[in-house]
Amino acid sequence: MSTASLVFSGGGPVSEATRGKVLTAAAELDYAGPDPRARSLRRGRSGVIAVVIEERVIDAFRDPVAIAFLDGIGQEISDSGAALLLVPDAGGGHTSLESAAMDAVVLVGCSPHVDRAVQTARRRGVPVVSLGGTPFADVPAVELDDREATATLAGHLRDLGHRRVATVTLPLGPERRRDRLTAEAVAAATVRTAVERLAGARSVFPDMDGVVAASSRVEEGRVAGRELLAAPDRPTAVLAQSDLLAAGVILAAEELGLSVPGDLSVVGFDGIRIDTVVPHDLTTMVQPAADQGRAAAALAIARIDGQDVASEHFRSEFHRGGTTAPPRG
Amino acid sequence: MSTASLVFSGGGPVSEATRGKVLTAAAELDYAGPDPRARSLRRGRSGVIAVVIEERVIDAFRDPVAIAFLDGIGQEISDSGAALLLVPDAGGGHTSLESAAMDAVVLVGCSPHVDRAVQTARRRGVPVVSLGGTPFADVPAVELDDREATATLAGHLRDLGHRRVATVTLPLGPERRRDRLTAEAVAAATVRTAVERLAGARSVFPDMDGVVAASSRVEEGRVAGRELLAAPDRPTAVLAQSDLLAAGVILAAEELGLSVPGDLSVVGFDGIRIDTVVPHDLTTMVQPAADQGRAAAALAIARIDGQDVASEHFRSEFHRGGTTAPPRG
DNA sequence: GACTTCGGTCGAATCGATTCGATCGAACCG
DNA sequence: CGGTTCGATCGAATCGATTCGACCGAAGTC
Repeated sequence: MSTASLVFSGGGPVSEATRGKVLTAAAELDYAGPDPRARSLRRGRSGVIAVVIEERVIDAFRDPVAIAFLDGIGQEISDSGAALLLVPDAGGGHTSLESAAMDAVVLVGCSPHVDRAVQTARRRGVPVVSLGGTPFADVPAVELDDREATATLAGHLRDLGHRRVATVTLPLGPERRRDRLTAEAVAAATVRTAVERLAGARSVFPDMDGVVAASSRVEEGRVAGRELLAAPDRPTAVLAQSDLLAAGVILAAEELGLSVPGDLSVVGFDGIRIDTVVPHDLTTMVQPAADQGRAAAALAIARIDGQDVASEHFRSEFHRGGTTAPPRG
Repeated sequence: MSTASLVFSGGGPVSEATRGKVLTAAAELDYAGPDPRARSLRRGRSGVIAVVIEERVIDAFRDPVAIAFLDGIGQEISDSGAALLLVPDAGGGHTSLESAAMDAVVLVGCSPHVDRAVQTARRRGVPVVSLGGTPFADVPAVELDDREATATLAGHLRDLGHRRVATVTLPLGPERRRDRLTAEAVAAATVRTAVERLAGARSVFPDMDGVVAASSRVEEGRVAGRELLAAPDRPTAVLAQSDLLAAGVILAAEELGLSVPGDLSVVGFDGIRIDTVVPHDLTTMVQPAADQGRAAAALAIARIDGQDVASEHFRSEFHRGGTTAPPRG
């Protein structure tokens, strides 16, 4: 038995002859190699890395950034020979987070119940890494320069001459309700990404007003856009916190007979490059989503190996598209 | 130990007092419940269902239908308390298919290497179910009425008066190369979906010509569209085998100054309803993708329980959108 | 020729939970 | 009050592989 184990695990020294005998014997008994369950028990490792996403797959992957994150994670995980467990973050208990074998957890984005996921993983002694989400103590994170990047976009609008600029933010907390961007809403905000991007924008336009979207979707952006553009002194530019929201704002503008960028400048955030999306070439900050995914998975793997790792920071890059221009008049 | 096991698994009869003692003891030792690895070894079940997708996540999820499939699978799996292992189908060995614990496999769509995946699973004695892909012996499948559905679309075009109709098909085999729709290509075809849809179309327009796309993407459809519309006697209608391809064809038409549906009618297939996609309301067949996903997962679960299951068939529904009209003149 | 050394093979403990059968105690019946 | 029954608890075997140390034989050394 021990020799067979060596043959299959490729570890120790086995003579070619014995190796052959083991393999033919295995073939006769049609033994398909070691049972992963037993192996993982003995080794104390399952070779599985869990990725926690939104509650429903279809919501999670409506956002191309999330797909790109997962793509990066998937690549890094495959390269390391591990497997990827997709865990939709059901609020109530009974997640597969509690019952499935896993060596590490990567939190993607920020579903309403992430904190519970972190607790669960902690109790089970599974290392956690976060990607593009809310920070937790002792959870190394892959983070973006959201604040500076948004300041760059705002600066771009200011330099073009815009003064009346409104924003459409990502959800600020777990509740996911559309709302005006009130001081209270901002005070209660918990989602890092949204808060940082807002701070960056307000570093340039301190009293910038706007709308809080219920999700990062085109339809959401469209509704928000309608609301902003119906205002009496409508803005000459809108800073949306995601490309999908920006696409929605542009649709809303077109519906109202406003031309972009003639009557309205629009900037987004993310730099998604998916051919199904956005007819326009958006002015935006491009974030290296797949790289961030890889980095997050690499952090997770390092933590499995017992290494102490620090958070990693990525920078996004300004892309001047065709949706911004000086204000009219 | 045995009593503790009963407490955590909720199985046998345990008095409230003992139960309490066990739980407080667990809390003191901060024991977080049974180790999934050991549990799965003993029970012979890991509670994990693998889903095999395209080689790269980003390719797999470029297609909204694949996301909807996965969404349905994810729902059914969560409901049953299982977990979802996402396995990108790397061609070479060393997939996590071989090394990770799983109780069943769902094949989604048809990556170039599915057959190897089937073999691997077979050798390991893991039941396999297929969804929207190529059929295999002893693999129960969730299938669509591709042929009749496409015949419906073709019939619609014929009834409108179209006679010169071209098609853009999905890839016909594992090689994924753009190509003219030659007799040889059709003879060598292995992908059920593409073949059936083509057969349905040709049941109405027997000598229908066209292009084989390299993937189901808007950009692909656009290139194919350009090619078809540049022909000397250009078609008055194009039947694309997916909505994404149809969207691309429409873009190509617009580039050439053709109006849809005035100068060109376009039909798609799938009925994807994602707000980022396709500016037009497409004439298409709507397939119940999420339901199919659920059904596939349910089949997998039934097979885990040792039941003998049969393939399931779903029907798609005709949706008359704004992209078809009688031919001009 | 005896001793060391080293590559290769084998025994046996171990990972942590589940589960069947055995045991034990209390309540109930006649 | 003895016997039976039932519910709760406990012992011990088991799932299948890994791995450390023991062992064995052959080659090399003095």
